[in-house]
Amino acid sequence: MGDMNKNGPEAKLLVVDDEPNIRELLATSLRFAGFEVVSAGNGRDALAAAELHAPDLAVLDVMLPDMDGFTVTRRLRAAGKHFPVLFLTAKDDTEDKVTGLTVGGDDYVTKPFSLDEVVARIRAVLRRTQPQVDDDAVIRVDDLQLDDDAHEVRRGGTVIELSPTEFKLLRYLMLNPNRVLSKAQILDHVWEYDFNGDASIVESYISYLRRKVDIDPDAPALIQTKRGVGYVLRTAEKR
Amino acid sequence: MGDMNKNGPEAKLLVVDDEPNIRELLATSLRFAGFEVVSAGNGRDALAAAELHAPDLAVLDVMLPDMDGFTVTRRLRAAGKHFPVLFLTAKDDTEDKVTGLTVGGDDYVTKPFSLDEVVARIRAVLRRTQPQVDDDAVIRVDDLQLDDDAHEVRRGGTVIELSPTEFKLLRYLMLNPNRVLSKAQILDHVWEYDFNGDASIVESYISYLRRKVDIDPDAPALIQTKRGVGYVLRTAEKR
DNA sequence: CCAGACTCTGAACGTTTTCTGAGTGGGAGA
DNA sequence: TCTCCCACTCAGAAAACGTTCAGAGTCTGG
Repeated sequence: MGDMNKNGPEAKLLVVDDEPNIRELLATSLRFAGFEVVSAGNGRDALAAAELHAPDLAVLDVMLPDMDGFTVTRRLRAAGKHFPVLFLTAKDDTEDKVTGLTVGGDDYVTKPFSLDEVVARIRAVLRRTQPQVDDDAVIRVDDLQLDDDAHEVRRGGTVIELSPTEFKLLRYLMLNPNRVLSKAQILDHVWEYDFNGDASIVESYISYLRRKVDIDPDAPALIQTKRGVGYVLRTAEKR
Repeated sequence: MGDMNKNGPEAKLLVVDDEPNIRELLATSLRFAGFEVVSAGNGRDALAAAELHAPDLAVLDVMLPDMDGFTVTRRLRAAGKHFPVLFLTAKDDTEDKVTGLTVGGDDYVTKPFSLDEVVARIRAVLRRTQPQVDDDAVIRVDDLQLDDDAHEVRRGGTVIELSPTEFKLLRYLMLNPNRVLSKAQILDHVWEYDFNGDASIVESYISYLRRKVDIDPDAPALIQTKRGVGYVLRTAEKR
């Protein structure tokens, strides 16, 4: 969830990962985010799928059974395919391998990732490489605004400093104003997919966020608790 | 329950649960709610039924004799079936297993559930994934309005704070305006199916609701008692 | 290598909610 | 009118829930 589906698909993506769980998780999630998705489980199939479907972007695991992601990319380029690539890398992959990735509009995220982060990165790359679509990477809710490119949050002019997790949490809330989000939903979207702790961590981070976002005790609180259900970001003007 | 049947069935559902009691309870209840229902008792049959009937949504117990719900889902996706899933999980299934259940428009409810909750969740998921039908998740009766997404109730503009059970009770009443509902009916729809207390609890909650909803002593009461029969939500324009 | 920031867990605390039992009130039939 | 029964309300116990804090462990930048 997060964003509503537009009329047509936003863009066509090629998802390549050899672990079926991750592949399906990504495919399902990205489809729901409004993308058209085709997927492959190895480098060979990925090349064939790229030829067949002409995607706008590929989400590509660097660790594949037959050839690594860099080889796949090189062959794609050699075949005249110049769509951008979002690499999936393991966290312990030496950094120098990763540094060369962000040239040419490509980007990467480390496994395990959070689903909303992948969607955000994909949109960011597409925004850079296909600047015709004029969504400006700024989400606004009342006097709150979150700039994805600058990674900056403001409440009525003044900047609010947030930790990475706080930022992602607020981002998810702002993408779904006036809709109650359960702790499970928040966990699934904001936290990394392999997190297997308690959903109560969401309570902690809501608490941290409120301390930074809802400071003024007189103003109506933006972040509200729906006891037994979840949390909502409530706009002032509602219907 | 709830709504009157339209001309055709609202959507086609696949119900999968190995306990025959629960399966039949769900199937009967959902049929009455206007859905077309097919059911299966294990993962294998579920996959076959999905192939044969092409449902719009599946209600899927995560604990099945042959394979768990996640495996079923993954195989469905691999087979190109991308309809949303509403998972049924046991509450004591240490909830960390919940990871990934709410992505892609999917959702879950914990056993034991209340029947109206399941119907509400199904409608919510269908609304999110099939946005062509533009019912906007708001139920209106006179100047009362109940917003399912925001989980918020208003009486003529002002917000009314309700506890979860109060909310579900009012919701059930609003789905059946001008129809007398017996305490047994209310209990069956609003409370969890394993509740084995007295029906007099309905009286208590009606009392709580009135205190919040029918405050104005001059205005005609919305919630009315039919002595010996049950309760009605009575609209102003009606008889 | 150190200091600070960040993430996550567990526990304490206060609050809300759920449910039950008992007393009170009022409607309807005899 | 009287009586019986149903419904209403209140009060209280137990459980569930959410908030916050302190602390342990980890990561990161200087």
